[in-house]
Amino acid sequence: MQEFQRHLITAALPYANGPLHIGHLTGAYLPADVYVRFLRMMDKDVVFICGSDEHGAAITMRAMKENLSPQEIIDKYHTQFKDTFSRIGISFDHYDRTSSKRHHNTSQDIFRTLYKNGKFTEIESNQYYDEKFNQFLADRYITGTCPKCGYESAYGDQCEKCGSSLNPTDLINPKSVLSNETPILKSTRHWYFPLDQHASWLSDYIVNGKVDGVEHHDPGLWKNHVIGQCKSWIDNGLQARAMTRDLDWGVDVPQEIPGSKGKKLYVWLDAPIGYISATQEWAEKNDKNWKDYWQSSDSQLIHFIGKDNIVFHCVIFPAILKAHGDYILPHVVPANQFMNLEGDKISTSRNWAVWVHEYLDELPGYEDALRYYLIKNMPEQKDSEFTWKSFQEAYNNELVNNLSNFIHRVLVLVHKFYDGNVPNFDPDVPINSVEDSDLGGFHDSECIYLFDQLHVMCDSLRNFDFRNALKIIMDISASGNLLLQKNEPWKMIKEDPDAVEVVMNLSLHYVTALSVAIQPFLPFTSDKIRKLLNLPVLKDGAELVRMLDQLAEGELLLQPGHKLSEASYIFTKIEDSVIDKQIQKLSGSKVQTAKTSNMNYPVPKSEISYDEFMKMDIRTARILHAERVPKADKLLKLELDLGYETRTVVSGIAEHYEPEKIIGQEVSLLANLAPRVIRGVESKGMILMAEDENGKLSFVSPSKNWSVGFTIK
RNA sequence: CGCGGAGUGGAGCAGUUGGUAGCUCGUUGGGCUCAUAACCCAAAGGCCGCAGGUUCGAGUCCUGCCUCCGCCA
Repeated sequence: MQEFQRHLITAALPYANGPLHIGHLTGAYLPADVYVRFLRMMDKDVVFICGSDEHGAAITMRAMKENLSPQEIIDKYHTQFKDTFSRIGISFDHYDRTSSKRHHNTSQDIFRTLYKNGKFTEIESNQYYDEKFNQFLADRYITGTCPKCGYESAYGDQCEKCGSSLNPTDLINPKSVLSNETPILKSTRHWYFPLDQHASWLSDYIVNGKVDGVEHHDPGLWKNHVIGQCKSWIDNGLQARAMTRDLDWGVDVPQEIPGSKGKKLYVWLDAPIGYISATQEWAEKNDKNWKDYWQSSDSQLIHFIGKDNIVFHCVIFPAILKAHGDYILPHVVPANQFMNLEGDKISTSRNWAVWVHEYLDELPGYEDALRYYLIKNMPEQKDSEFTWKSFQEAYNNELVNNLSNFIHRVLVLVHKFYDGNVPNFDPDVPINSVEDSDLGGFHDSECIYLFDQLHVMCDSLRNFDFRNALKIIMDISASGNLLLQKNEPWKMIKEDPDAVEVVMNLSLHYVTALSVAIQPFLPFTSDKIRKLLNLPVLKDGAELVRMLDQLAEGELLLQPGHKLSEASYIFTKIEDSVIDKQIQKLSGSKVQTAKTSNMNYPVPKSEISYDEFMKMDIRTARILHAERVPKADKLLKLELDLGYETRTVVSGIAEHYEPEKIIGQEVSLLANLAPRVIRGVESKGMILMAEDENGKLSFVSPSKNWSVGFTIK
């Protein structure tokens, strides 16, 4: 197999219509991050790319639901994603977004090239159109009765009751989600990518790992379920797929192409191109050439994704890249399966998830605990399960009792025996080996054992077997405990101090090796151990490969006489109360979801911190003057008395209150909301209103004659 | 309906080309005391989804069925 000069690693672009949950992390971002950190520590040239996927019908739908603009939605989630990823230690070299100018240009360029080279076919077809909203309807925007099972709320693409896949035209009595009217069929032209013409080489690519008869990658490295799914797709006959849509939120089809007006690129086309545009952005900022990574045959391309994305990354996107002609193809797509939560599948809409940003807020300092559990339980070959109880057990037993405790006892003993200095030792003095072999039992042979373990870990990582690689780490820690147990330095210090020196020096080598080897998995922990050892923290350089060389050469990792820091714990246990609270929170969300489905309550918003709440400056105020805003049915322009100032606020309450009847009304005002010009009037703040299920509004105010300008909290 | 993946001791999982079922956690008994009741040793516990078949021999291959997950946005 060829040795690659560069590695381009991507993680699935998260879709900007909801927060990140543990399933996202364990499915794509953690494996990618571990792999990338590993490559960096093996001194490889690697770039780790990701970004927010910000186009498509689901975003506009979400925007409507939340009464925001699509831009506001994507800004909100893009910011949140970036922050969450950085807090949990996902080490992207560049995190971009598909709404960027560059991305629009790049995806248009690619579309243009494909178009010019005749890679598309133009096809006219009838699609449902909402006359009231003047737009074609995405499949998800159409509901109706399922022709197979009679379920009345089936979507245009699928019936969620019986699971059958549908075309929008299959639905009986179709309705537009937008207007609730019956849509009409209207003819529209789109550009299709004739996937069927690519079936033959795709099959060779997936099954044999060959492209144009030349070996491209080792199919043995691919997971069964990935190859299986692709194969079934190809074998069942590929269909031409529309690469454009009638939408108003997305990348425009290049306007010089006839008939492009109103057409957007299909999200699934523009999203993976996001990998390319993000790499370009990164390259420009870091003085690199992006083509080295995307268009050079000695570069390796790996996509980390969840199983829902397999076909797109392994079949459609490669076909598009190949049709374009300039790009390399993915060398491996280590897709993971799904993670369930407490027995049920994770669901954003049902709020059945552990949201990463909430976890970080509620369990600060436990970043690596989550990383550990999610890697340990990664759905590498089949679906896996997250339960809070087993999270607590795994963390307390394995990280606290085993790893943290091992490191602590080594440091305590070294402080006790040698005042915190790394002991020198006689290499010819034998000790009890951690292995059951007759060999070993000397310092250097024990280090070779360590080397062997790390070697297995590296092999596991290269095979995307992250669970096993992490287990090796824990095995090393357990061996460390065994080393102490078998040699009992606390006893032997009197009888055989020379042997104790060997044991303690060796134990410190275990700790040092762990500080390096654990870095890809638990970067925060690595830093902590390095500090305990009084060694510099790792910089994602070539530290692992250097250490392996040292061990192989029989060099010491720590110099005798080196002074260690004071012993302290790197982990503290998670108490039952913390876990119970999380479990309660989950069951609460289940109850709420059940209620909302019957009663039509607004969807519960995600939890916020006290600090976030305190950012809001809510004050009492009194309406001094009110008048209608011209040409606006809903708006009133209000003058408010805040005691220390008078300000103008525009409020959408004209359908509920007559202006002259609300003079003197006490209200609550969100006073530090960013000012906004509405119908030519600058509104500085927002009046708080209660709203019931029919959209009726009511003032929220303090008791009569309450003084104005004071805070509400 | 179709296709792909999965169904292994209480829980979570390994099981390469078919040859007496392994690991982690939990449970039980013992040891140790440097350490966050941590650490070490040992034991109990499985008709490997169900039913057939191929084979001297199948968790491992074939057929049928059942259940779970995903795909056709």
